[in-house]
Amino acid sequence: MRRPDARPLYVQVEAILNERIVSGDWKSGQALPAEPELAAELGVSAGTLRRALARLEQRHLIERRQGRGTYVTQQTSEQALGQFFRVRNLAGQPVEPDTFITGVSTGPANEEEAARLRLTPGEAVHRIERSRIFEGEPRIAERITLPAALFPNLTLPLAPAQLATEIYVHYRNAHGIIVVQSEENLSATAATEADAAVLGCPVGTPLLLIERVTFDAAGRVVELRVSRLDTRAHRYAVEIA
Amino acid sequence: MRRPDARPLYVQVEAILNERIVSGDWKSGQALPAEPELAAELGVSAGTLRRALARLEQRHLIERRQGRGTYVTQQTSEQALGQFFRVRNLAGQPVEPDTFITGVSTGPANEEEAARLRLTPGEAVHRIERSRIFEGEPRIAERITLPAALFPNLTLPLAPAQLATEIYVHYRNAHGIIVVQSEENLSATAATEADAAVLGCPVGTPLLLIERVTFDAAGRVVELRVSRLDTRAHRYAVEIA
DNA sequence: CAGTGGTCTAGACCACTTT
DNA sequence: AAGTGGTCTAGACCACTGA
Repeated sequence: MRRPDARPLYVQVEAILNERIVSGDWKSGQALPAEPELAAELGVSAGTLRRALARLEQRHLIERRQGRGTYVTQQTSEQALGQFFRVRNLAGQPVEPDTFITGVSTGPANEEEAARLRLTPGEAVHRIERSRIFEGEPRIAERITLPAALFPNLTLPLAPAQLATEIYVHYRNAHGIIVVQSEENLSATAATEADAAVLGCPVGTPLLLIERVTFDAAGRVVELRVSRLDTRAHRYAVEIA
Repeated sequence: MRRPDARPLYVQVEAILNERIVSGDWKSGQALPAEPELAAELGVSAGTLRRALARLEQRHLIERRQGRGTYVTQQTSEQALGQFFRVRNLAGQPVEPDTFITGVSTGPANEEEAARLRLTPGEAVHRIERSRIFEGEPRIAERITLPAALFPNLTLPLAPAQLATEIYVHYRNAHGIIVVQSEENLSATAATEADAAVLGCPVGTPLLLIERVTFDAAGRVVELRVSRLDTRAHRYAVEIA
């Protein structure tokens, strides 16, 4: 098994299991076969299988519990919130956002969008405009850009209610896209008139500008998100380990 | 060995090796004993030792190279730069900062500093004011606050030249403090007159405000750093995995 | 070539969960 | 009690480095 593929066996096994999850072979929340069974099926030792499973767990694709079993991670609101939503109030506590869709449209990608999403310019994208409310006050104005090819049935149903909660949960449930990683560029900017109208702040208020590109378990670029966060009463938390 | 300490053996071994590095038993850049020798000395199997070493490597406390050996990580400028310095230019490339010390003082910690550094209010701290220059332009104004108890010989030599480069390298070389983790709160703020003077920007320019608390390998709070980044030509990069 | 870390295996035993 | 994942061991073999 090792000759044609130079990668270590445990990496190959990880890739096989990753593929089974991504392809929907094993569904969200479903239990994987027990370790001895899986190891036998794949023709590797228990140790090698466990090493592959440990890597999948580190990427949050599976969850393992002693005595219970191994399960494909359910992309619940809480899980996505804890992993990707980093806004805290001034006491350092996570906040629970309410979300309102302010606009949805479809059109050709501009240069910036095409570059970030790795599309050819002009390819179709969906755009979602949202505002997010913390503790009664609108604090985030953002635009989400999605490759239309990955979200074929997004425009027609057009269900703002579904998009209002954590959108990564919707991606997973409705489109089978499992979000695992993001890259962000942060900067500061002054609120435009449009920002001021949405956020209820004076024009020129300093805002935290978050430009996020998100990847799924198959390595595809899934989303470009540009958020403007009013930091008068909130902070953006980052850990470096 | 397992009874009195409920943690797994490999965690206990990790703690022992961590302690040897922190205490200066093994110095920066020095090679650890070979695996079979270390395993025998500690009375554990090779597999358990390797698991502990893998965790130390993940925390960047050691570096392992096949055929060469295992070495205590040298906190070089490049290493600290890659791990903790996240400023990029608009092309996404890391920049190399020049640094100028604009002030050093010692005094009692105020409430904010004491809370962040886990000191009792009034305990002595050192304060360093710096500006950092990218591509000829001053882009960061920052104040660093250090517990004086951890940096006893900082004030008397007062060597701006040493503090001008990556300061984490200096911490390690001069004070034996190995930096491994940071927590940050990000927000946006308007440049004050003082900021404008240092950064050469108009008063009111939106700045990225970074409040960072840093921990060392022994789990101590080592530094509070408040940075103001002019993001007109630079970005702050964050990865979520 | 000797010495190092990296991979892979087989098996014993432990700890937890559920029935 | 049965079934699951978690720990620990011993040993064979591979891959890389430097003298």
